[in-house]
Amino acid sequence: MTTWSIGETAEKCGLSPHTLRWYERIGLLAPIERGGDGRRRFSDADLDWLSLLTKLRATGMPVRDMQRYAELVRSGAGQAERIELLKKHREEVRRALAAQRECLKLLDTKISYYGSCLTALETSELQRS
Amino acid sequence: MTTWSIGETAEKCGLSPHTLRWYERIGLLAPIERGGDGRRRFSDADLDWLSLLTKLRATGMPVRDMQRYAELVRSGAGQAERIELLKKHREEVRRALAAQRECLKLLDTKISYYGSCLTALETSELQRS
DNA sequence: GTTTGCGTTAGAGCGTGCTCTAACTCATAG
DNA sequence: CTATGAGTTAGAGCACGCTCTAACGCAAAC
Repeated sequence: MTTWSIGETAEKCGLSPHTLRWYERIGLLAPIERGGDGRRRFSDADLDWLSLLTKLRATGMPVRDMQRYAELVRSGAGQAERIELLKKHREEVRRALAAQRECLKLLDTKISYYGSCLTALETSELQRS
Repeated sequence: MTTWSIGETAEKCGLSPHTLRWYERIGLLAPIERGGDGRRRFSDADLDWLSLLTKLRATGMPVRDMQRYAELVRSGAGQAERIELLKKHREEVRRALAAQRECLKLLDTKISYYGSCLTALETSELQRS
């Protein structure tokens, strides 16, 4: 069973070593196994968990909620509350998704509008020269 | 031509009066017209601009970039840079959109998984009683 | 005529999520 | 054998985006 140093883990999951230690301190990660020298050795399971955490963070789940979720998962209980947290976040993500789509439409409109202006400008410059 | 007080404007655009004043101070809004009593009177054009600002903010455009964009629009120049800012933000939004979609898929999976566990649990409890 | 309510200002303060510091420990390379 | 590089800790510091404070102005309602 392979394990990874904090530096390697940081590379793999896109967080800094500082952030990984902080995640452990605040309970987003269960205490990570240590090698004989006291250094962290991250397991595949830790990486899987980190992959979930980074997805939740990237979509704006508050750290507090992730802490609560992590606590529930570690305790092995609170299925109902876990589901509640996930559903609440799913709603947030859906809301954000809708906002992004709307903004994207607007951006496309604006960009193509500016595009046509620039084209017109360039055309008139071409005609002048 | 109707205008609105800061309170009414705040309601309409979902920002607080505090935030609206701050937006003006930092140049996201051009200096807002004042009534005879020195109070702000927001116009339709201000509301339209605010609607753009809130969309950009809601999708995570940094305030710094919005300031720059506002500055360019007010000066009437810098079309190329404006387009650049909008395109840059569009890329960010697309990136975020993809992340949200991926997370949504994961959430759906997890929620239906928990769902089936709870169902099983409830079923076994029903059988027990 | 004073209370209520909405507004004004400049600037201080705050919540979030990291990010960095200082002082230290090891292990390996030159 | 000492220099380099990666790691350890607890806690301080920082960037961002608001959010609130304090002291004041004015106008309509009671």
